[in-house]
Amino acid sequence: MSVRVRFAPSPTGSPHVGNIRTALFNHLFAKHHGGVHILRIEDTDRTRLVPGCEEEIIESLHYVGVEWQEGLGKGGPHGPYRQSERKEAGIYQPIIDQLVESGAGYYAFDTSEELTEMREFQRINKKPTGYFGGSWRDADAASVEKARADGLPGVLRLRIPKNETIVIQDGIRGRVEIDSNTIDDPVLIKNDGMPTYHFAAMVDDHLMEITHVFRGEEWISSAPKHVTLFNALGWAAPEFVHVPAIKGKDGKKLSKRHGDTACLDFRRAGYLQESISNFIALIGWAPGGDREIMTMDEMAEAFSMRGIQPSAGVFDVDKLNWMNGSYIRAMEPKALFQMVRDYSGCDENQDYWAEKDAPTAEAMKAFTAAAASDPVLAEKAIELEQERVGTLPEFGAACALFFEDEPEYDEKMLNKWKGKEHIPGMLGDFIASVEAMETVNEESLEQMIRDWAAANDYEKIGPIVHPTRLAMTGRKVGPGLWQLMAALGKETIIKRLTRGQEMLT
RNA sequence: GCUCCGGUGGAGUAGCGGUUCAACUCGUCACUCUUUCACAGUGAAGAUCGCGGGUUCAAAUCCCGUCCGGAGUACCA
Repeated sequence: MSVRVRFAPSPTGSPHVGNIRTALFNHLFAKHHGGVHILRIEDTDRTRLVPGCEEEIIESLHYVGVEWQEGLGKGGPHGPYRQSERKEAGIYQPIIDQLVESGAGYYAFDTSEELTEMREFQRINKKPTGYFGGSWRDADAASVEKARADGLPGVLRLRIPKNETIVIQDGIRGRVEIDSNTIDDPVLIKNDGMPTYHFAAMVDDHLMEITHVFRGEEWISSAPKHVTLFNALGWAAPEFVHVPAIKGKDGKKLSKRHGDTACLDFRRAGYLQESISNFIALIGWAPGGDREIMTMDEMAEAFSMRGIQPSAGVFDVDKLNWMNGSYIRAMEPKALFQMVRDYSGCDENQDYWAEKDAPTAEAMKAFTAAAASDPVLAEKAIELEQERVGTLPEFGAACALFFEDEPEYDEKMLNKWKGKEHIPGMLGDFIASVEAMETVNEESLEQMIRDWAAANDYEKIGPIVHPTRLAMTGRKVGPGLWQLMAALGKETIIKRLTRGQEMLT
């Protein structure tokens, strides 16, 4: 049988990395087996619905490179793919009838007050909380009829068998056994007629012929309910694959407190698609072997359930930064330039940084302007900074030295070199040499500086290079001096060196 | 409280009865390269595999207990 998997988010907010990682696993698994990946929307809870959320889901999926062949936006033979629409289409009704008829499901008419009271009682008596029968599981037909006739708002519950061992087959953990007496009777259909997850997700998985269900570890506790449902309906259950949670560095479940968690925030923060998907896939999954930097195709090739770790993984931003940097370094300078330009010029990204770190936002704007007025220099700047940058927004500040009219001098460096005797003359000599040069390039510049060093008996080149860099950029670190000067060009060299003479005297 | 799932150097993972089983990546530190930072390269420190019992000729690997962590315990998903 060919593999069919699904990603089925609820439109209750922008998807976070945990959701997206599940989507990624689905995609990788489907691709590995040449199967089909379906996108379905589980919007049965109308009270929690967030408008515009579906777009964010799709955008997030695109960002990390997850593809699907059937479902939302694609159509397919098992539509509609929104559960609210499926309910409207009457898809669930025959199954509800079947459940009631067979006695596998039963109606319960407890009020919410009665239910909280029941739980309160259970709690006080140190009993497991839940609906283990209540007053309706074994109610006689007459009273159920009466309640229905009276128009009482009732729910449909699933009858979990007593004194049985429920076995669930988990793709990662293997066989898990649960005493059925510890499982309460879940609500299948709410009193507003909408199905719950327990009902709709299982029914849809069956109808859509899903073979493997990748879902968060938090579902493992309710898996027995799900296999009971499948059994009651006489259906074969798909294989459940409960993927481990993602924790923050403090070991707590990843949440807003840990910084960015929404998938799209990482795009705004300047992480490349390749590194985000590579990194996220590696939380809780190991491809085997020593490889870590992998393309989507390579990951799909290597993907298997066996490589998924049963324990929760930690989202380590340091490692993400490293990985992102290594993807940046692997890029063609031209493509990188285009990417940085698009990134820096995007309002959404600028707004993101304006709120988080204003100087970064400013630097992005400055770079955008500079790239527009002098794209050749800007591209050169990107190329020279490529080696030392971890994320896209960092290019703004890193490249600023190429465009500033009068760079601000690093105070420490200024104190260190200001007043040193050789500097004004040296800078003067450089100015004269550059003015006399026909072609100003890396070689001629390096030659000039080395010649000067030799002529003035300097063995080490540091006392020459450092103050010159300071004059050229105002900074103590940066790209190689001659590459830098060559990129800046004759006119700027002379201007900055002249200013350097004043500043350093 | 009850149920379930986990626990390998600071972080992510490999190994899942015995042949480097204690390895790989990030991080840290040192050195090399070099005009600086970074990159790259080399090397170092760091885990007796949560703890205690068993099973076995042999356990990180199997079993039991215990501790710690996480998840669930909704007419939310």
